Amino acid sequence: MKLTMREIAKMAGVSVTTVSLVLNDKEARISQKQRTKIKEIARKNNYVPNSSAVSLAKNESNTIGVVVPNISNPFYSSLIKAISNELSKRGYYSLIINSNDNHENEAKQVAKLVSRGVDGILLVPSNDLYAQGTDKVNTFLNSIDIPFVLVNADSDLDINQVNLDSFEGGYLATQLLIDNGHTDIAIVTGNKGFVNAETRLLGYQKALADNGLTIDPNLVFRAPYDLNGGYERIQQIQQTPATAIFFCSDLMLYGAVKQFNESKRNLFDHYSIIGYDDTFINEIFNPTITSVKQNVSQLGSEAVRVLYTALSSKLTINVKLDVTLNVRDSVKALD
Amino acid sequence: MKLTMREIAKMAGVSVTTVSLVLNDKEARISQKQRTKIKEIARKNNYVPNSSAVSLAKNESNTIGVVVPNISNPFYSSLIKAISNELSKRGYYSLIINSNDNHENEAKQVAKLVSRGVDGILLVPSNDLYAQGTDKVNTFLNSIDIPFVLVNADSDLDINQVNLDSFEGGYLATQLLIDNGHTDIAIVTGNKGFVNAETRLLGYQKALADNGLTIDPNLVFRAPYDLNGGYERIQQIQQTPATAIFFCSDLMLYGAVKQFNESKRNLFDHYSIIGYDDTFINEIFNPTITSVKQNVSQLGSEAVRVLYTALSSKLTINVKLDVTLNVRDSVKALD
DNA sequence: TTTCGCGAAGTAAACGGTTTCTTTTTAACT
DNA sequence: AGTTAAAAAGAAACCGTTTACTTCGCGAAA
Repeated sequence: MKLTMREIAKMAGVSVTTVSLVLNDKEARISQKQRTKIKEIARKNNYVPNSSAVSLAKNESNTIGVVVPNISNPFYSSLIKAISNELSKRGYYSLIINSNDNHENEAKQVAKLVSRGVDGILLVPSNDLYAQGTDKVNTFLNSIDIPFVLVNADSDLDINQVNLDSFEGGYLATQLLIDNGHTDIAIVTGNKGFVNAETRLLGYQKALADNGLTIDPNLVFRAPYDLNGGYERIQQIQQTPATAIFFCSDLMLYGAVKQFNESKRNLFDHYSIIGYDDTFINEIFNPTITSVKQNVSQLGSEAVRVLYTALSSKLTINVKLDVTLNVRDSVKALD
Repeated sequence: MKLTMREIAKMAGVSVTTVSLVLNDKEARISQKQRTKIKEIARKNNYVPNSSAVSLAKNESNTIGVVVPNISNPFYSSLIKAISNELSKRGYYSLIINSNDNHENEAKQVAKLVSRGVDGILLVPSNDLYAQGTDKVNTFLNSIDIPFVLVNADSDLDINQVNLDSFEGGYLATQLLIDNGHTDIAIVTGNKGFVNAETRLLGYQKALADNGLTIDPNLVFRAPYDLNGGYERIQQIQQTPATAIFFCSDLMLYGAVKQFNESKRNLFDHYSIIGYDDTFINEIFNPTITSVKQNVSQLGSEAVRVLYTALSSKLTINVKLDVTLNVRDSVKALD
């Protein structure tokens, strides 16, 4: 059924070298006559190279490992889509791995990928890892001894990374709220140490400070970036004088919406709301929800680009991508 | 850096055969003394086998290709999560491929996976393919000459497949609407030929018939399974006497919600609504949305199980999984 | 003492390509 | 016609494992 180069060589009456050279379109020698003849034979028998053999011989696998915390989270799944499309465009396969936001698992999977012989890794680290502190993060990152790029999680290390500007995201969101007259602005950011949680908070604080507003620690809430996180925090926020809430994840925001719905109230009647991630669902709500828009597909393709150059060069690249606000109707001027 | 079996053999003063046998825990021969010695050396230098070489020698890759129409669609991303977790549990890697719901691309990707030497394929086919008719579907499916299982798309062919009971889904949804007193029930199913579109429609028709209701072709609408599909159809549905709408995809439903929101109306005030897929977002809406719930993670793990047995056996398995209704508040009794 | 059997280990041929090096062929120039 | 360089093609080593087959050595049976 499946035929090899040797067989093609036999059919064409040439050596395997010749076949290899032709089929790989190598510049070198080989008359046009042989070229077309061999290609024709290969095409007719629809020859496909055995990629294990190619990998073994060339010592590269044309495969990139992609590790994410949770494939089914809309943010990550969009990112994966962008990454795998870009990778495939460049002739690479993607081995996608779900860490389930658990570092132990994440570490094990990375090790397996390395042993598996992937050419490089795109790592979107778990919050679980980051919550364990910088030291832990650094030792882990330093232990990866093949080309990799850290995606969507700032690191002080001199490594390849591509991030979205979370500080700017926090700043823009807060500024919009302030521009609409709000002064008591609650923020629900990620848990202590969570990826991007501190940076977004910093942006929020800077915006307040720049506008001469006081930073009230009682308005700062933390939760996991998920439905339940928002569901629980919104109950505490109601004890505060906040008139606007900045959720650092749309998912948390939805959780808050749910909590209000359950008691027959409408979250948007009580608060000006801004979310983060610009999930497509935001335009379905009434009112439509304003959210910090991250260019996820750019994040994915940049990550691939950086990894690609890292594969052949030694210098490290650090990219930070701009973030914008998708202004819709959930923020209202305070009267 | 990376050491090979040969080097381990040299260190231990034995042949590579011995090392291979020991490291693979083969029953055969080899004294306990050598066993522990070799294992110790391997562990100390943390030896990892070169998987290309293993693949080449054993003619298997421990890798499964997974082809889906759109990674970022919530239904597919949940499915992928289930699949890749299950696969990883069984020691397989998953090569996930996005066909972008385009058959030409899908076919190319499948061919690449085969040439890549994956052990098997989990194929969630594109609507694009199914829309091209049964003949096209069959020739394509028949052309795949490695073990594979067709996921979430019925086929008459005698091949491995695992599906969700779409007929039952259509039936249950319609019956609920009927039980609530509705007689003019619109359905928005997938475009002609789309995966599962006909079967869900059949379920709908059977439920109407079983209840002695007439089947009004003017209440049957078709659209792609996406936001825009619903957005457009809802405008036509308003010309009909329908009091209830069965959307065969939550995404279409959201599109309809959006259309109503834009004209400051609430879809749920005008219609009893039921969706399909039970997307997590449904419980965030007000009212919460009733939807046909498919056990996606079961679908994924069953698919893997079937493929796994297909890898070592010749008989084909055809699994059909039950579907349930997640009844919430979007269906109201007609008074 | 020779032979047989068996456990323990080694040899070497795959697996299907890539690539370096060497050899043959062709054609161009005295 | 003879020389030579370039063009075309082949031989063989190599990538790191697996595995069928062979060999070795030693104790038990004859």
